[in-house]
Amino acid sequence: MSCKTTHTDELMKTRDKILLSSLELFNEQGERNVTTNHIAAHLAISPGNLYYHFRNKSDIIYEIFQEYEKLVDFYLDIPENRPLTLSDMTFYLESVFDGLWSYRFFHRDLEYLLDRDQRLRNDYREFTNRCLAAISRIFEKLADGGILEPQSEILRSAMSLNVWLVITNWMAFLKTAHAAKASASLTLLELKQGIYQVLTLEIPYLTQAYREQVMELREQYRPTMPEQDGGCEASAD
Amino acid sequence: MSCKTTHTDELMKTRDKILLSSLELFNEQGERNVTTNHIAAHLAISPGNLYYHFRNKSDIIYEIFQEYEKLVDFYLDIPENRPLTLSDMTFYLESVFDGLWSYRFFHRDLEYLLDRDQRLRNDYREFTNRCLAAISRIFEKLADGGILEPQSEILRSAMSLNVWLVITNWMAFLKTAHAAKASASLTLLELKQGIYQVLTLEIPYLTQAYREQVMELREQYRPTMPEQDGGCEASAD
DNA sequence: GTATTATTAGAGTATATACTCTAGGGAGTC
DNA sequence: GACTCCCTAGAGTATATACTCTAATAATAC
Repeated sequence: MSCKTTHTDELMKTRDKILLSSLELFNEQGERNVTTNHIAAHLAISPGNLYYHFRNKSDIIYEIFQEYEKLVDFYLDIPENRPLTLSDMTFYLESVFDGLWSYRFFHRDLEYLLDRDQRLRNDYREFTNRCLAAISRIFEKLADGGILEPQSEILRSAMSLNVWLVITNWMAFLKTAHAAKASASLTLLELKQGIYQVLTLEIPYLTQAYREQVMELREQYRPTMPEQDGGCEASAD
Repeated sequence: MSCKTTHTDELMKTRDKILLSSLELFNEQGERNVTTNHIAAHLAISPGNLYYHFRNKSDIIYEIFQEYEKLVDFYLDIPENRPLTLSDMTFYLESVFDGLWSYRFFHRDLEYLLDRDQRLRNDYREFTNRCLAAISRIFEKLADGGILEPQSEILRSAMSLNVWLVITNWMAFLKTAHAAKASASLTLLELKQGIYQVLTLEIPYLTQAYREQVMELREQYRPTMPEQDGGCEASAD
């Protein structure tokens, strides 16, 4: 849990090594480009060994998803008994993008994965609903905390959905629209510039009292120059 | 089975039939699930014939993308000499979602496709930039038309990006979070509920004069109950 | 007519992928 | 030693996929 190194450890059980390596390879190369044979080779174990621990590739993905789910659910546990502060909001934003980063392969091939695994489809649907509800509650509690103007439930609901869409699509945007090179070179720091975009959504609803503070916070996530990539470039419309 | 007549015509050239059938199959089943052999079989031609007309699968996809690009560029041609009206705005929104629908396979497997075809990656990057610029110009001209409050360029830019993220991710949201079934049953009508989400972004910036009108317009796109399998919807062109 | 070119069929291929099967090693227990 | 249980190796397989090759046919030019 606290071990943040993505390297597999000699002390780990093979089963856990498989999960860890799979996640690592999926994130780096995309699920589509990583076969079970690749995973086994990466760990220097035999395919037979891998299939001793997992019935198939879908099962590996499903378990990884469950970790992801657990992580985000943990982050998005909203306290019921008190309003939210600015640092709560920052925590939620940072955490969500951390989670997105750690399991970034997942949203990339989402539709295909859900088409192939009904369990995953159902679980993911409920996961999304929980996330949307959590975002909505966050808005509500931020209003309680005097940071946002109160909104009608229906507006909050539409807003939450927009926040979700921005969050879950931000990485794809970076990888497709930004770099001229392949998608490997993305960093967590760039990813977190998505927070700038999310806060942009909130601007009109900020209370006078907090507007300036939030705008300053937002500024910290402001995207730097788009093309740092030294490669071939011809921007400037 | 098919409500919209995407059927290939006997009079068409084989090359065009391949493009049309490919698009149809990609949209229905996803690019990943459609092989060149499938395409050939669907058209009742030989693989050799298909490869006589296209060097490889990437070339087919690239040409389809260019059609998509052309279509959207055509729709998003913003008049320079006059402010925009509400019906302009409606047209842009409807058109963009129409385009998204017609080439809906594209955004689904975007990252993989761009990883495999450098031309596509470059073209798509520029395409995105043109779209973002167009959205920004639309906001600007809507302000000229007294519909939106004027915004700073930097805010407009961030707003445009959010609009883009919502638009391009809306379909994935529907397909992954909505239906319990596989993703085939999506309709254009459901897709256009994304307009509701886009208009939600604009709410705070509407002028007093137009607020009510836009809110009414928005209401027309209000999502109905989540699970409504209305079969195939006729597209009101 | 003949020559040339454009198109097509269809069998075939190299490679990859997810997964299976069998044999056996190592550790503990009796 | 023998038995059991967990784990592992590694060869192997059925299927799929993108793509090729050759030869034949249709279209066009001369």
